[in-house]
Amino acid sequence: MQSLPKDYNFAEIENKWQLKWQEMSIFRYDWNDTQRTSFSIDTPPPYPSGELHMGNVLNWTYFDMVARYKRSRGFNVLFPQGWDCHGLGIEIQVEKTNNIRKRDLPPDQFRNMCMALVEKYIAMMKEGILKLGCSIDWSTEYKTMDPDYWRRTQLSFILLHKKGYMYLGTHPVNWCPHDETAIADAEVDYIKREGTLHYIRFPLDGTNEHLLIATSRPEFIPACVAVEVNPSDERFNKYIGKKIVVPLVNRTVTIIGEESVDPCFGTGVVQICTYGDKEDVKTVLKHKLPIIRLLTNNGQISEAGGKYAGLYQNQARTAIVADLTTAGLLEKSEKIMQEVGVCERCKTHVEILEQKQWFMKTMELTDAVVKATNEVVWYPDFMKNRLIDWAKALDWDWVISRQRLFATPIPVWYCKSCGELIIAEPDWVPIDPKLEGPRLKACPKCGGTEFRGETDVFDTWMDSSITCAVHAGWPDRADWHRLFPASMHPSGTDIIRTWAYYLMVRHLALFDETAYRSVLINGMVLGQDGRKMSKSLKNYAAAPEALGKYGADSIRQWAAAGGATGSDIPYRVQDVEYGRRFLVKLWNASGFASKLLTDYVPSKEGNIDLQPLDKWMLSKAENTVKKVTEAFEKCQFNIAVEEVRNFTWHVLCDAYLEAVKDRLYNPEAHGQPQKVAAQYTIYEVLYKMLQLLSPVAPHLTEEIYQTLYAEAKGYKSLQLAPWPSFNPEQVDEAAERRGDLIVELIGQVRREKAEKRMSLNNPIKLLTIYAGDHSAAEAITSAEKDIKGACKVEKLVVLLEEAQGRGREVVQFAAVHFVAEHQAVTPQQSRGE
RNA sequence: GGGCCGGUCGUCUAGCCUGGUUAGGACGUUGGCUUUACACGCCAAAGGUCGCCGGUUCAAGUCCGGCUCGGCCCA
Repeated sequence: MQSLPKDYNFAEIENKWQLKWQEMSIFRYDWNDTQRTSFSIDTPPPYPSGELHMGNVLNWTYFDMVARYKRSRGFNVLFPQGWDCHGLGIEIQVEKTNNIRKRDLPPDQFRNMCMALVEKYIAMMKEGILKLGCSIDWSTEYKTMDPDYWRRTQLSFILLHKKGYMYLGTHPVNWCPHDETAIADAEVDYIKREGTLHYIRFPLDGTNEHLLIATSRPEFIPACVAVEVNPSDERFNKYIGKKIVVPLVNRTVTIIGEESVDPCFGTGVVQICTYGDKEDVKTVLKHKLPIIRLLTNNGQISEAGGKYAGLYQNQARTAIVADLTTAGLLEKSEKIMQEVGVCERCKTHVEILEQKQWFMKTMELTDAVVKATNEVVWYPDFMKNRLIDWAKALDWDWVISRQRLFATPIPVWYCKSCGELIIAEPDWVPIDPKLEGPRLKACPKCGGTEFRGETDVFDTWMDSSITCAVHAGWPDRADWHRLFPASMHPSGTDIIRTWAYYLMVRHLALFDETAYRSVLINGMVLGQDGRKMSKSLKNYAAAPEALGKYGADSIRQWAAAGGATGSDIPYRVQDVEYGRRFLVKLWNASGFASKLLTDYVPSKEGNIDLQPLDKWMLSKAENTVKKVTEAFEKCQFNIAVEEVRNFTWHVLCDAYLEAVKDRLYNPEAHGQPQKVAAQYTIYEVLYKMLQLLSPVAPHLTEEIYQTLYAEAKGYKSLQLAPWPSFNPEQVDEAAERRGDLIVELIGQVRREKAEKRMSLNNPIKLLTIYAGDHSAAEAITSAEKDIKGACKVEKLVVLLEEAQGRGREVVQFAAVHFVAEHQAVTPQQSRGE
């Protein structure tokens, strides 16, 4: 057996194995292998936003631990990697860095600038993922901005259109006036801010009376189409059906009754505008009210606003409040706290505009989504509520069209003469309708030959919500169902409502099947101070820097053990340092083992004369295998890591290795077979620990495996070795009880020396043990040589009798006491001074 | 206003589903020790009325109800 170098050089080891694993191609999904069961991980393609951050590190460590664990459990694992390139984030950055507006230059040129930026970011993130040591099958790498990926997005749209799930409609949508595009509910954030509630007199038609309405958005008065009160509100319900005059524009509208009006808020009288908020949309639909389109796409007041046309909203608000004051119609204004919807990208107040857009009929799939979600296994379980609650709370179909540039084109055209809609056929894609016409001679309806290509593009989620199928090989492989539904979809607490939801709804619509069978949730990474990590809070940790400083195996331990799966975890350097210290400990223990096992020939247990402590060790190790395996099965990475670390450090190193050292150093006193038994035990137990730790710290465990075990075990990588299966026959409870006593006794004797400030190798002339009963005496006698060796005892006497107050107690085995007659030396002498 | 999650030594975290040992671990603190792997080590110590109140039970950190504080999500 080879021995390990003295120092642990993580940078060298990690780099070496990352390259060698790639050379060995051992992380490829094997399509030719029909023996092993497939396990597909639906790696969420990240949005390339710059360098890898600690949140990515947490996620990818989770994915990779699962991939490696499942592989060693005998699964044929698919661990793909793609990049979700499109989207507003990149467009905004390209505009900022080049100080341009996207509409100022040809779309293709702008697109190319976006692609260049994405490529740069991908390179940065990829470097980080490689350094983390992820066992990704890089032959699967894809980018959603590549036409070959558009093809899939476009095909999915065409198929869903054929199934009746896609439609072009004019509906109110969330609209960002800054980015001038429709956005989905999922892209709207809510923030608290102070607003002003204005109390305005609306004259009752044909009387001198008025009603006082309260509104925080007086600029919408020109779009007021009704006034509503709660029908059970005794103050106002007599007015229901009466007419009321909208001030400034002098339009007469009807007072309607509506139960959703809160009589306690404001004055209990509310104006309905098209559209002030989502509630207005419901009311308008229910009462079939007219629609006044007050805002333009960039947030100015339209022609419908009369004298206010052309003003931006805040200007219009000021003007209208001033005019109301002049007219004596503004009774008062007061500050209130309100929550408003803002665009998650640019934080602009989101408006509701009636727009012609493409939609997917997601609402009718809600029951199916909820049913499928309930059948999925969630880690942790309670997280499924987030998806179910979100799905049930949605009240609009999903707007899938966007008025952007850097995205997958919607493959449709409109006939210039009759307006007929032409949808691309499945074999036309990928296609960009802005650059190419439909592959038809003429319009099937009117025979026209001129077409207008759709300029709108798809929401980015249209790309990323088909990954379960795409990763599996759809639509190109006939056997893609080998990998579909995905075995596991990993998601974060922040993207359940988008990623997990859209995946489910798309795959259900396309294939009538669940998208995934399980979901693994990661929490957010917090700063050292427990607050959300951000550069502005100065609690930001750069992942590449941390990886360079501590190494992947240490960082991965933090990710695995920092907290329970699904919970937010703080990034704490102390945790990473502890991880690194553990690796050093394991390295030293392995180096120690390799030195003591140079003459060891791996052999079968049957030929080994196992001593009580060996049996104790083997049984404890077996129980550790059981616990760690169960933890990995439940994705409880923190428990798995803690179990292996504590066992390796304290049970294997502190207790067992210390106790059998003498046997290994002095076989003449113990016997050669006894030495071999200790060698066998160390060899087997250390190997098990390497395996149990390999999903978490793959590099170091591989290095030790290659040096100490590869030759005998025969696997070209530890990653290819089968996971240690728990063998109940290896568990020997009687041996554990006896071993516990022996270990505790040795510990107590050593502790006594420490307390007496004696050197540990200070000899004990006579150790008298009061065993108290037969079984304890038998246990102690059976390990007599190990005890003498570990405690430097010259003569050991085991008495059956009870101590009756004599000697020192062996804690946890209170009946057992001992008296040690130490050689009379001063501490100085014992140190050899 | 609704939903979900959490409140455990100075700090972070496990245990709670499936009630029952002295509530486990890490970091930090303090003291001791060079011990033929490791001072990035070893041995030990101090430090917790498990957010509050009530209930169930022989027994509650664990189950039930209420309250409170914090986080996230939604309206």
